[in-house]
Amino acid sequence: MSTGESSRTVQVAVPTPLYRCFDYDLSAGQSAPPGTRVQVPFGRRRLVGVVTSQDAAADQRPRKCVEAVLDDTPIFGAEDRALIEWTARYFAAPIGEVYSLALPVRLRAGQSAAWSAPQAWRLRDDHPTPARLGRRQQAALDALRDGALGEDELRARSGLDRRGVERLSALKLITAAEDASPAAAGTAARLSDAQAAAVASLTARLGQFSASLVDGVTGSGKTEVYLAVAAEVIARGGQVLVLVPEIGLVNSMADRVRARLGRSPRVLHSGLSDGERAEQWLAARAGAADVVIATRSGVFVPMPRLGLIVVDEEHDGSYKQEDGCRYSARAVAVWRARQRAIPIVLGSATPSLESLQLVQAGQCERLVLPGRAGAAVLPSVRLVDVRAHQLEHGLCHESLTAMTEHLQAGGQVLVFLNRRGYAPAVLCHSCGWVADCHRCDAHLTLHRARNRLCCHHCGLEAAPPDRCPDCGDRNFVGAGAGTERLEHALARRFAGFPVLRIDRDTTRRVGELDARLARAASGEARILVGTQMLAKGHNFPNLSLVVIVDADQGLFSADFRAGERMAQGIFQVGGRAGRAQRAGEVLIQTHHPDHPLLQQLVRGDYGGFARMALAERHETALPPASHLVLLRAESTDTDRPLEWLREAATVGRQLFHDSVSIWDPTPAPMARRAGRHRAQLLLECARRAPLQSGLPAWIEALANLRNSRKLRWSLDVDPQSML
DNA sequence: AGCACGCCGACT
DNA sequence: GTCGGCGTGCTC
Ligand SMILES: [Zn+2]
Ligand SMILES: [Zn+2]
Repeated sequence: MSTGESSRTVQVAVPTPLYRCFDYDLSAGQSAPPGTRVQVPFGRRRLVGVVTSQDAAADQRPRKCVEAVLDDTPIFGAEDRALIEWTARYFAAPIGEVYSLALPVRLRAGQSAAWSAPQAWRLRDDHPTPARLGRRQQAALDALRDGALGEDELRARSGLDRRGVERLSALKLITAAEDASPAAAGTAARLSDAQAAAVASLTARLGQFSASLVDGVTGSGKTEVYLAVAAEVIARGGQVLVLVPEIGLVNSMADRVRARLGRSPRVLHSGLSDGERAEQWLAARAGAADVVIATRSGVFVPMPRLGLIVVDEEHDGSYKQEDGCRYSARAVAVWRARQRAIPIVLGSATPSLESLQLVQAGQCERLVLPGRAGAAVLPSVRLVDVRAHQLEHGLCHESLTAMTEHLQAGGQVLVFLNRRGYAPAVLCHSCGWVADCHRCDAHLTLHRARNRLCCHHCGLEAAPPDRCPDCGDRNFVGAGAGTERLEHALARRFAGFPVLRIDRDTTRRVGELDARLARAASGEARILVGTQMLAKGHNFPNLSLVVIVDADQGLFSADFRAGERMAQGIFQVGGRAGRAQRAGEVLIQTHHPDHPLLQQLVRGDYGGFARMALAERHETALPPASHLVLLRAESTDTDRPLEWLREAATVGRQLFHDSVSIWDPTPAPMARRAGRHRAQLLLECARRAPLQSGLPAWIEALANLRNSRKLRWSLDVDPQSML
């Protein structure tokens, strides 16, 4: 420990939920420029932190010393640090936690960042005729037929792991090579006029900041546009970062990149092992990857030659992290592009209202790709009024009739319902008792195949009761329908037409989602039943009818974005109907056929819906016409969250500028969840600056409020879900 | 968040 | 007597 002024003092961001950095002294011989990982004593612990700056300490207080410098050269460059620090400020997150977020687990723990280019392998000239090879081993040998490949490329193409490659070497089938052969030439698809125009427009703007919205349905060729521009960026020596909203889309995007550019991209997602993730991250940072495909947290990966960012399915809510550090990878990506002065391409068939607002304001260029069926235009849409109609396991007669027609004509039918399980409630037919979760304000969902009652909000599972706890009868009925029930009912009703269910329950096992999607895409399955999952980025060429089982969920939600999300879901899933020879049809079952949102959907173009929704947001002063910050609080104590939020509101009214309106605290739409009572407080302002500038002081005041340690609280800047 | 310290009730 | 409940304070 030392005291006094020193030019050898560094400021370190440590992985704790604290908003400031801490000063440490460097010992003689130590060098730790900003961006370097250091091991430091912190209280009674020792932590790995990142040096953020090197100013001489202003105060005289005693300081501890850096115990070890973990990097020879800073692991984060100046641009990376600026991005991380902007994220911490914008989303009001503790600086050390954002640094942690930006690092793969292994490197967070202090593992060496040394990285060397992967070993290259080639076929042995004298390789023996192999006795028996596995499918992957054979794929590896085939991949090497055209020349030497780096181990990363070999593994990506064959599916072998490190030990698999070693075995091929031990079998004397392959041997180390000096260098990988140059990338094979990729195959460029012939571009439509609209695609070529989009590519030309984007290519013309390389090397400076611009935001573009590529607007086109699945199958309209958005990906070819991204990849054509990416090829140009790479040809000029740049790197490309492609963000996708979920793991399930990484592989198909990687396949497209390989086919188009002749080289496998690096990938970053939570499905990788810790070691693999660090390897991919370090390769990207070394500039060894031309293309990186990543999910959310990949937006922070250092890329020294970054020349283009693509955010695919930019409207997708998965880009917002909903726990811990609540940041939006889409927002971070836009800022990163601006900072680096490179183009960012946002792709979607159903753009977020935020993006459309940017287009209207002239800050984002819109490039429309008309698909074969027109850009984001639904085929014939019909509202099915289910009021006063008998529902057969959730489907009414009109829908079933339409299904029969399409199936008999050889079409494929998709039945969309955003509700897993057999029945969303189980009740006693004798006395009306309902099986509720004792930890949440929610009914338990019946999962019939497993014979369990499950709470979808807290994970509670229970065996169905033998007798009604109130009246003792054994007269239970499942109320309402989930995907499991639809699957059963449809398999019965349409015997001879294979039914395939795709939801989280049927795709738990690894590879099961891909296997089911393949059966769906091939047309082998004639009736598809599924949730959200089915709506994300997959193409089903034989689809001719889409049935939306329950459109009412999105109409009267406490979340003002529910309607937007529902419309996006319907356009995403409905837009897939009828791309084949057959004319497509979309049926929407509802109790509210006169609702303006549904009336707008019937007209069949997303643009019309979006204009209406945007106008509504302006009238109600909600995003993107205004900016929000949501303060949530939860506690096992019933009243504490609301009481605490009232104090928070009082403090806020003193702290924030008058233009910030601070609403009254309210219980969350689901007031109790996992045994905790939840409440929230909303701040709204037409301009972002007054909101943003008051946050640091407010956070400090909140932490010092009495009772702050007796409940959990968190701040959500630009909340995506209000529930 | 961790991880201490400190002060009170209830156990071998 | 001390074991442990959690309220409070601090981390360079
Ligand atoms: Zn529950
Ligand atoms: Zn009963």
